[in-house]
Amino acid sequence: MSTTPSISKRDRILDVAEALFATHGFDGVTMRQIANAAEVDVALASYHFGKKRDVFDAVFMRRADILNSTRRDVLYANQKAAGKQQQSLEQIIEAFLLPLKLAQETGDPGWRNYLALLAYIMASPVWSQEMMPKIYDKLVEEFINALRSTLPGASDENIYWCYHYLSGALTLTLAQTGRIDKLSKGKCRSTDFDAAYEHMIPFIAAGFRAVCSKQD
Amino acid sequence: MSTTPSISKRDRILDVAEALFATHGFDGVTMRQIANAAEVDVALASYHFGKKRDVFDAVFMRRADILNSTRRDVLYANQKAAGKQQQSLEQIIEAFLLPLKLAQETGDPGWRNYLALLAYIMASPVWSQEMMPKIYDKLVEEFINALRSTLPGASDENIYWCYHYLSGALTLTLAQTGRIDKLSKGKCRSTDFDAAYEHMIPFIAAGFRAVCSKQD
DNA sequence: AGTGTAATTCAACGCGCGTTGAATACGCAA
DNA sequence: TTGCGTATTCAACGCGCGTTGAATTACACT
Repeated sequence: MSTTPSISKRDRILDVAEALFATHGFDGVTMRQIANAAEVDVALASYHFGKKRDVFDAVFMRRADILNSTRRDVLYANQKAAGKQQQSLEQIIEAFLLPLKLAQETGDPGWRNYLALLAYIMASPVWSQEMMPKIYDKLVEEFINALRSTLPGASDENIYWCYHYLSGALTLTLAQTGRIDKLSKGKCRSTDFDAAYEHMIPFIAAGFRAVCSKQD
Repeated sequence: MSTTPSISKRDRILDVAEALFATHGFDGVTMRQIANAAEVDVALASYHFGKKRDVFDAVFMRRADILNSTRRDVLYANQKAAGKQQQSLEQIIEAFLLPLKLAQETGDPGWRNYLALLAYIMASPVWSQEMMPKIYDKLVEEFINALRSTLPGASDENIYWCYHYLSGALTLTLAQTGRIDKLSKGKCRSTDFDAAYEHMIPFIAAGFRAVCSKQD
């Protein structure tokens, strides 16, 4: 006997759509590809979700709340733990990088696919403007506020540019393009979120301090 | 009388394809959209370039050599100018960020589109692996070597991860998604490559130093 | 003016796309 | 067993896609 699938066809559609959209983008995937990969008739995805675009939205939304509220919980837990004194810059960055930990620890390949999809959305002008405000923008503002508190005197312009670089570094990491594997001849691996996390915290923290403590 | 276009239909196809591919990706653009935007019959793109994929490749290659050799020239000019002493970390990063300057100074909107296309390619697992090694990988290795020289004792693992964050920050900048505009309520603008360049150099340099001077 | 070549358009092909309405299988309560 | 609502498949539609070969135009050169 093999491992029971026990997962509904509906969920299988979401899973394979997640993986396919992450790799090939919205327009690079057809309903028939999704159906074939899920071993399901092509009409079933429409039955459950509606239009192709609705499948994409369903995939996007499925894990958005989990990721968001987990990030928020960690941010505020750190804030509370710090008490009267300021939360450290490193702690804020750690909370922001939490998706890396999340995907690593669950071991669920679905999370890796979802994060790659997020990277696809983040890097695209069209999708970024369309999807991110729905869910993720509010939390970003809370992160910015935390950064403002821990970097007193820093201008908003400096903080937002630094946040932008953080966001870019994270995005390329989530995309798992395999490029660093090839360039480094295997010394670093795109899928090694632990290493990405560990190196990223001191890198980004130092960048913030260098830019945000400048006087001019 | 208006400004003479003087630009061939062939070049107009490349220009609009550049803009469309950068915004919507390879699969998000049809030959007919390209033809319409270029005010040209749909068969003309095939006549000049062949398949749709060949149009994409032609767009990619058109500016690749210019960008690459300019970057290389600046890198080695700095190296020569430094003479016996090491080139500074900041100088190496400046050379790497040169596309930002290039696009800013020419004022040619084509360059901005090309860089956005590069961002699209960089962030996609499929396209990144397929296109980047053709042209850009060799120069990256030269940059890594320069970084090795200026960061003696740093492990390759640390250097490649730092390069990866640099690459990510640059990629998201080139993508010009407009997201930072909205988040910062207009205090920062995606299209302001000058500001992106100025903030990025100290940010990335500090990150490199923090990670690559660690002992462990 | 005439000719040859390159550039461009015209017309059409076959295919795969997203979507839909009707038909069928399934699970379960009565 | 029957009935019923949900899940799933079947069959098909019209459309837009990439591509192509033939027809037409533009143009350089004699």
